[in-house]
Amino acid sequence: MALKDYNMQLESLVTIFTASDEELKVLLIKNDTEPYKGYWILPGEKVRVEETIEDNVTNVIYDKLGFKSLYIEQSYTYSGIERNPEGRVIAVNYIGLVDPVTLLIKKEEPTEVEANWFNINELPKLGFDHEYIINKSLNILSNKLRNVNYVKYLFPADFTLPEIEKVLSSIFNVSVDRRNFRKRLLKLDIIEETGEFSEGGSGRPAKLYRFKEDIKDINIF
Amino acid sequence: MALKDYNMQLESLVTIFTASDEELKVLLIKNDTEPYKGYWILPGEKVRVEETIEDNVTNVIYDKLGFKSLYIEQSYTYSGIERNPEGRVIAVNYIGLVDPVTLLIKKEEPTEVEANWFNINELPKLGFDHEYIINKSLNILSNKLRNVNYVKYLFPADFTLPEIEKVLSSIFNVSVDRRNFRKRLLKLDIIEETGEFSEGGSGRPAKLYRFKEDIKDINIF
DNA sequence: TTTTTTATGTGTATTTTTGACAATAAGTAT
DNA sequence: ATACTTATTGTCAAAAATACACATAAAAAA
Repeated sequence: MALKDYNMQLESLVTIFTASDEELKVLLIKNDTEPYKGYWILPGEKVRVEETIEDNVTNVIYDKLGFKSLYIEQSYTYSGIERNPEGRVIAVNYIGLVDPVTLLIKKEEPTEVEANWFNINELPKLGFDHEYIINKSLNILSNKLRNVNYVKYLFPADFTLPEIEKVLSSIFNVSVDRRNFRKRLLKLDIIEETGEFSEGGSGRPAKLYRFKEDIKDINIF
Repeated sequence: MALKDYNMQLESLVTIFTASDEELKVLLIKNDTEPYKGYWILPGEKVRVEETIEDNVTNVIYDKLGFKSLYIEQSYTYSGIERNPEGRVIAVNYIGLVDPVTLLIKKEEPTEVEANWFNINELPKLGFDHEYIINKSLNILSNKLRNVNYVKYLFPADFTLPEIEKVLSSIFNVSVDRRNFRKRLLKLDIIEETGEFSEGGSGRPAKLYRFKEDIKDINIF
């Protein structure tokens, strides 16, 4: 067996989620090279021989996309033979989570890529096998989000209970009783009042909470 | 950037677990090629350009190791630069689960590799980064095993409640009340009596149970 | 400024689930 | 027969989950 029978390329892909307007959204960029030029795709980059995937993903997130802070975790590796028409490229997908406030803190210089947030229920036409990857990522994420330690990453340092309640019941498609949900979350002893209140909306201002340090893994639903 | 800056190799690795003697065990093979010749390592194989990782893993499990039936699931991809001293090799690890009965059903012809089951607490000296990979797999598995759908794969078609109880309390290092454990498992409505009883041991024979079809994801602990 | 609308915060009674607890039953070995 | 080993079974108390309705604070409208 010749050496070239084993040579292939590796790329990183990052499926970044955020929760805003009570919906889960995913970050896509406009592809400006062939193949699939002009299509929306997941951010990512070929991995060079002298770098690890972790380094590569970090580079994509902070340097290329311009994020200041982001939680990431490896999710799944895709090796379909036809997934890239130009050759054999293995994709290692990472899931990223940001909250809508940290989201706005970007690096000063504008990034060169055209990026946009898409509601997971209203995805555009996607290049490569990225629609498949997003759906699989979403599936993996849903399971993780039962754990408060992941939910945490989707919300800003200061949040309100109705916010969490709405996002979670939207993602899991369940309706929970406001009083019971509040009781449950407070019982877990993982959040505390900041003393401040929400501003701006109509209706009674909501208390702001923050997550305590060193939260144990606890399932919400 | 030259093309060769991106060329690398891919290998599959399978961390196969089983539960016997109330302990979790992992399957290792004796490495008969350099580097790390003579060390125990995880089964695996370089992935060829024209095959997917899934195909490759299937091949390793059924053809190379000689298993007849095995549950597998992708767990994590390792890309450390120094993990293989002979070049850049990315490893995609799969977790496999077998029960001690299915385990014995092997292909007729003997496999050419020297394989052995090791208690996860008594691992031999391992080649490459495989000790690290096993520990990480174990960690991932522990989380999965809270779900009965995974526990299922570690037990034969007919099993007894004390068996499950002992293995689980060993893995999770908790002691559960026999009566409450039984009550909990039966309440889940996922197992049913076969009508048969265990044989051989001393003491009262235990009822044999089987898992029902189409079990929902339910956490045990 | 008064009223209406919008959205948040709070308590109690009932049901369900969990957890603690010890005696009996069915085999094997002597 | 008797001792030994292991499996099966039920009850009661505590804790947790659920169902449920009204008061409150602000913005918007009249």
